[in-house]
Amino acid sequence: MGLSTAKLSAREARRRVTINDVAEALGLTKSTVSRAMNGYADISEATQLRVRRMAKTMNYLPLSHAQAIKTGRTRSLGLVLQLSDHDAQRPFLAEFLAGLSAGASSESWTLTVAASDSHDDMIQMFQSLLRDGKADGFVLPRTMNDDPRVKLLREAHVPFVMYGRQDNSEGCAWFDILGEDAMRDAVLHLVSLGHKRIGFVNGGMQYNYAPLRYAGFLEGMAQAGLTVDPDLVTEGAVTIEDGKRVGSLLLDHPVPPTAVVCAVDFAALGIYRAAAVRGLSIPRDLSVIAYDGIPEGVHAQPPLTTFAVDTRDAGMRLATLLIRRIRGEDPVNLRETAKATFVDRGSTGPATTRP
Amino acid sequence: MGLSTAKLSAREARRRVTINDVAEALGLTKSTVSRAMNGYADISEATQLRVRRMAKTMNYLPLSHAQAIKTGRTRSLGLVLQLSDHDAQRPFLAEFLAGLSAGASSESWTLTVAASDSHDDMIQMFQSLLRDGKADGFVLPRTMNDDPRVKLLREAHVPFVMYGRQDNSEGCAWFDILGEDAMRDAVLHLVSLGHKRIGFVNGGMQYNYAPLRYAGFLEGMAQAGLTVDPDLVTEGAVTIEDGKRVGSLLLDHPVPPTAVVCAVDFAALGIYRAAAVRGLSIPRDLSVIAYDGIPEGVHAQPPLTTFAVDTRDAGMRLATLLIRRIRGEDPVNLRETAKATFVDRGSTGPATTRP
DNA sequence: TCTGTTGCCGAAACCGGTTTCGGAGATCAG
DNA sequence: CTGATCTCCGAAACCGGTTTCGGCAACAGA
Repeated sequence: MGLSTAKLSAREARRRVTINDVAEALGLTKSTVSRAMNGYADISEATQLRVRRMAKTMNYLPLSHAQAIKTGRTRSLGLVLQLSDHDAQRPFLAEFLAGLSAGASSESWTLTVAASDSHDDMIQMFQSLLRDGKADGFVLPRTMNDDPRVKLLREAHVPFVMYGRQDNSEGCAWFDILGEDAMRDAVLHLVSLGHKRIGFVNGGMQYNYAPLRYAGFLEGMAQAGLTVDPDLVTEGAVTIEDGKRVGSLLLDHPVPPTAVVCAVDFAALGIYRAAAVRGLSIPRDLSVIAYDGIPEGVHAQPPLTTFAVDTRDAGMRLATLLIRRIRGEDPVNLRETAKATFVDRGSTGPATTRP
Repeated sequence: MGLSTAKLSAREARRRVTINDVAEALGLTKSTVSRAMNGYADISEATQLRVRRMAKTMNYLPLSHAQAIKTGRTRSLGLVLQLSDHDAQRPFLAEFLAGLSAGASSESWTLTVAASDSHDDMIQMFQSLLRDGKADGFVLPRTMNDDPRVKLLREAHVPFVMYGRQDNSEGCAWFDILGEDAMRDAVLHLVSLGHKRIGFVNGGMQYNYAPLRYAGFLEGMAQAGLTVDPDLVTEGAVTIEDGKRVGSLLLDHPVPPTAVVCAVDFAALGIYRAAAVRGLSIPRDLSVIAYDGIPEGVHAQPPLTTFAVDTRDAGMRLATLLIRRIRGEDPVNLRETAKATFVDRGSTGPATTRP
């Protein structure tokens, strides 16, 4: 008996502290402790403080899945990756996850990740995560116009936050980088170097960012008093191959551009190849400026001048916004933006005319 | 009252089906249903079948966090990323997550991801995930000799599975790629092209894979009857910069190698640079063969010959192994390996002697 | 002093499962 | 036919929280 008691107390010792332990230590009931922890108005300020302090000293943290059984929420953020999506997000994935994780864990939340390789699969993932209560809301990376995820979550009244913006903003919280400002500044930077004939290589028009970046390009051209040659505006380039293809089109134009603005770094690296094939040297014969800040840009020859995005910060802020959204805040108040950082690495130079 | 009833039934309709619903539909108690679902021996075969069929037709799935309150397990796998780790894993992160997610969801499990940027932070992450019951076990990518994660989880008796192998295998389940076979085959491939003077560029020796790959290199050399020149064996190269540095050492050797085997693709890309600086053409003046199968290898000039790892499959198998481990299987039976796939892209060629 | 609020907390039900315990009925040996 | 054993299931406690409801005490107003 002495043995079994010892064994029991040993187990007791390693047992995690529950709400009952806190209640007992304070001489209160667990219902009072619960309401105090959750800030109910019918618990006096003094008691709330006492409870919170005791909880802290006893190192008590309510078990999320024990709360979930009643509240339905497990303090976890959901992220569904889409593998069919182009590679552009992959270099940032680790940073993005780090940001999300940091933002979540700073509030004692966690991150549930799933991956899907088809559209139907994605819908399934959202639904099963919701069904099992594995996610209280979702982060939607790289949103699109008429995004099916937005449609789904809206109709199901599930909280979400977009990495992107759109006009149809009902119920939408978001964080986004002002890509339009970056594109405008890119143009102005080139103009300051004397360029007048500037091409634009956009990404996939189905994404929310593409029209915005195009608008920014147009704004820059307008501010500089330059006319936009439709021949020099292309779209749908998100990979190196894409970039090489559209780069060829631009460079083979009868009157080729002296500079190119790319909405996506990978496309710019494709432009590099198209230029190399034609014996054009960057930045001597062609200036290239892009957007994203992928690590490969550092290693390119010449290193790519670009507008870098702080993906980790984006993740952190998205996590914070989503938590607030889940807690019931109005999405209208949950919309933030930030600017990309200009990183001048040397792929732009003074305008010259080709022989 | 009619209204409230209607409202109620509307809510009832959208309410998720619980164990009570199943019990009621069968005229059993929920305890019987629970034990039937969990395969208890004191429930007759006939009843077990009846219950399982009814559960399936009613689309009933027990709420993981409701079970967790009693069992302590939430059917979720944990993954703690280490950002301080070198970049080599990043190109594969999406694939890896996809595999883990696929393996987990095929058994109705989920994946909880956290990120840490320091060692202490990592320990914290493990402990808070465990404390909150957000993970029943962990996948440990890129394990090291005397890995602090292994030590921690072993002592805490928490299930884990390693992506890697080690001698001190007590309590260790793992999946790993036979990097030693790849390195051996790499040597033999070069030998078949006439190479005799072959260098080796290893990764960080703190990782479990490094000694193994070195052993494979030695085995290949031995099989070919070649002697290993210690001058041509280097280590600690996991990035492009590392590769360039050690590549310089090798290529500046009085009697430089005609071929180099790299344990890591990134290092090989660094070798490319060191060779380019010296005006050496690959594969004419130098053959390079590596390991990993990173996407950048495809785009390199020339495309990199390598042993590609199916990272997605690795993730899937690790998830499956971990689930079995958590369910109580003996880790000794949970050790699998697979082979890397030789991808001949053209960075190796016949041996020539430099002028 | 009596009544009506108000502030504050305890008691108990509840959430959706799991697990222990005990007992009814069938089977079997004597 | 009786008693013991075995099968199989129901009843109820339990897990760690949340939430509803009611009541006691203090306080206000008269």
